[in-house]
Amino acid sequence: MPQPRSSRPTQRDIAELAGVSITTVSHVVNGTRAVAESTKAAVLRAIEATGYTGDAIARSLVTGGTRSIGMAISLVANPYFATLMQAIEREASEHGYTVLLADTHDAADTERETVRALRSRRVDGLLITPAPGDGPVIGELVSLDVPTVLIDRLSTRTDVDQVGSENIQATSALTAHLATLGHRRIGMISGVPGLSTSEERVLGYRLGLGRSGLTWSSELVACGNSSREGGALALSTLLALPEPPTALVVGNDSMMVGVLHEARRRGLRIGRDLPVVVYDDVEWADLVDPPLTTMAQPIEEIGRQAVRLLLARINDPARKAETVRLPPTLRHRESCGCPPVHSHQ
Amino acid sequence: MPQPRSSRPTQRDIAELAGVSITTVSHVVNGTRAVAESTKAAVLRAIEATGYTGDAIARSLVTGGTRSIGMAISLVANPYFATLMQAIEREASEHGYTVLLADTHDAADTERETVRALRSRRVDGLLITPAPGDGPVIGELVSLDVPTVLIDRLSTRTDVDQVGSENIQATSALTAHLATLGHRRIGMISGVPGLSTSEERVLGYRLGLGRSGLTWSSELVACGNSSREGGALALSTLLALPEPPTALVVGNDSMMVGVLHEARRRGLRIGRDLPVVVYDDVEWADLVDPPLTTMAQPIEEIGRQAVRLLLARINDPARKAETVRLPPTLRHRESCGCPPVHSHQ
DNA sequence: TCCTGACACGCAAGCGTTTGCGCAACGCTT
DNA sequence: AAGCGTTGCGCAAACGCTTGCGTGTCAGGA
Repeated sequence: MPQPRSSRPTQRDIAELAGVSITTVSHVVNGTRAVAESTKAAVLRAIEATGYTGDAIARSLVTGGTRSIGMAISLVANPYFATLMQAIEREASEHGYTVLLADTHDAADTERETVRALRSRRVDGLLITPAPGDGPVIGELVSLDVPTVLIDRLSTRTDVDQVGSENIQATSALTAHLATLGHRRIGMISGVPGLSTSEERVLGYRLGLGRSGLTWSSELVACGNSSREGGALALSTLLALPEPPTALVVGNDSMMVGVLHEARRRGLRIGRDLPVVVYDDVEWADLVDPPLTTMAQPIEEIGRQAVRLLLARINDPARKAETVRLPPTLRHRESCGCPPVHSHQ
Repeated sequence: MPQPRSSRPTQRDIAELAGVSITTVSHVVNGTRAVAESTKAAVLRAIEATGYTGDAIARSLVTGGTRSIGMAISLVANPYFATLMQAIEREASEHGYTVLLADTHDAADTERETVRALRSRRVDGLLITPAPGDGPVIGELVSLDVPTVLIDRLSTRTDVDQVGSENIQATSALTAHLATLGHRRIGMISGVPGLSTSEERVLGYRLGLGRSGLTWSSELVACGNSSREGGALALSTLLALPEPPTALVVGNDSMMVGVLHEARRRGLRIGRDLPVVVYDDVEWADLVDPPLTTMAQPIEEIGRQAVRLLLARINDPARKAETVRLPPTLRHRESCGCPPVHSHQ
């Protein structure tokens, strides 16, 4: 007689079937105490027969933990999001954790809600890319002792774990590269204001200028708002200058797409007419003409480290906060104006 | 005196603070029955004061539902994954659902585990991109009455909800387009065998050939395994033919990347020397030279529909299964060998 | 004055687990 | 024959919530 399969088997069902108490069932499932071989076998048989899976919800209620982590991330804003996510999921699941996904839309109030929702689901910890001007939310998380790690957009506080890539030195290197090529007027297209990444990259740009003996001029940095459209607009702005830049540092890949479009529309040849380097590598960087010189973030590593940090904190809440800065790597191709290098494929 | 904030406030805390029973707290939180204005106000004040969020876990235990759906998806295999995911998350959260993410790695046994894990977390429903040769898993889900919708890779069964894009007619159109350009030997690079999408696209290719009065020849389709490397290899295979194809249909975007690389390596000019069309559009399709003629899947719409179907089934398990096929749209650019069209930007 | 309905609320029984105690049975040692 | 450490297991109390019943109060109709 087929069970009224409408509802899943519970420990009690297994217990009855195996002729033991639910206590015993629990213990064989979790291996929490010695159980006679014969009994264990009977229980396992019953489990097999019914397809019993256990109930994570009920277990969580009593243990307190959920073995799940929440990802409050800005899906829109993160171009390399898929890769990041994949790395995070992999690392988490390898440690037996499930990932709850929620989009912050990069807005402070959605972020609030999102975090609330995740917390009410009792996630053991939170991974989050702080929205611009978020401040209070992460402050609250910290003071509530919610295990949290910030990704990508790092904050200046030192009481929270965070991992992101190094922006200043990297952008400086990008800028300096253009300078060594002889450029004196190097422009920059910067990202959404208020984001630490945007600001650090501008800082890096200025640093690179300084190191190359060039002076900074505010008119040479145009904000592209981290978007395609913004990038295109910013390029126009820069080009409209009485004395336009002769080379460009672009703050992220989305803006680069805009730059590429706008350049084509104007018949401007990247690399020849206008050397460009960009922070962020993309899959197609070497497929366009000319191939793009980029700064590639170690995305996978960022994801992995974020999860590691989070799990470490979950297991030891007293642990002191850590900030991890991973260095991106320069992918030297041709959009900077350098001649083709030999591809090592 | 600060609470021992170690553990979150519960309904009981609120009840005490507001001087009511937990029953009342529950009812004001859920709006499940009339509560005097003054009482309600007191409760709300207490909630505000403590930062009470409710406990989804405990609630789930009693209600049975979790207001969450599981996404068992192949992160690696889905190139447009980020977009899909975003659409799904948005639609789900708009309906008050949270998304649990799990990677199937596109392997049948990981898929099994993944689904088990998700189910033990009591997700209300499952979104899944079936791994090649999965069969049994979705069979089990169906017979267990677990609300499920298949995405992208559709099965032939009619007792399960599914949504994906139309492959046959679309690929046929792509192929026919090359034929109208005068090509008689049109090759195809196909995806991982055993995937419905791969097979349908090959079918569409043959259909397009037939409709154009061309006959099919097995040597003209090379399997590129849906990967970059595979695509490059497949191109080599095809080119090594005694009588190589004069134009190419590529089965997905990853393989196209491989094709582009391999073509460049050989100094082959896509479009001029070898016209190519590809199923799947990519962000950079119009940034390469020549811009790619592609078939763009309505990814957002797929995600939305998938969630809608799933929620519909959750709310009415007796509902009869539905299969949704969304038509992709041709993005006619230049890699097919056609002259530049005027961009409408 | 008594009855009735509407309104406001509380009691307590679960939901499916985990886990601290406790008890029985068994073999050994003295 | 009594005492004792082991081994193997069950009882029952949580965990934080929802919800079917009840109970008490108060206003209005008879």
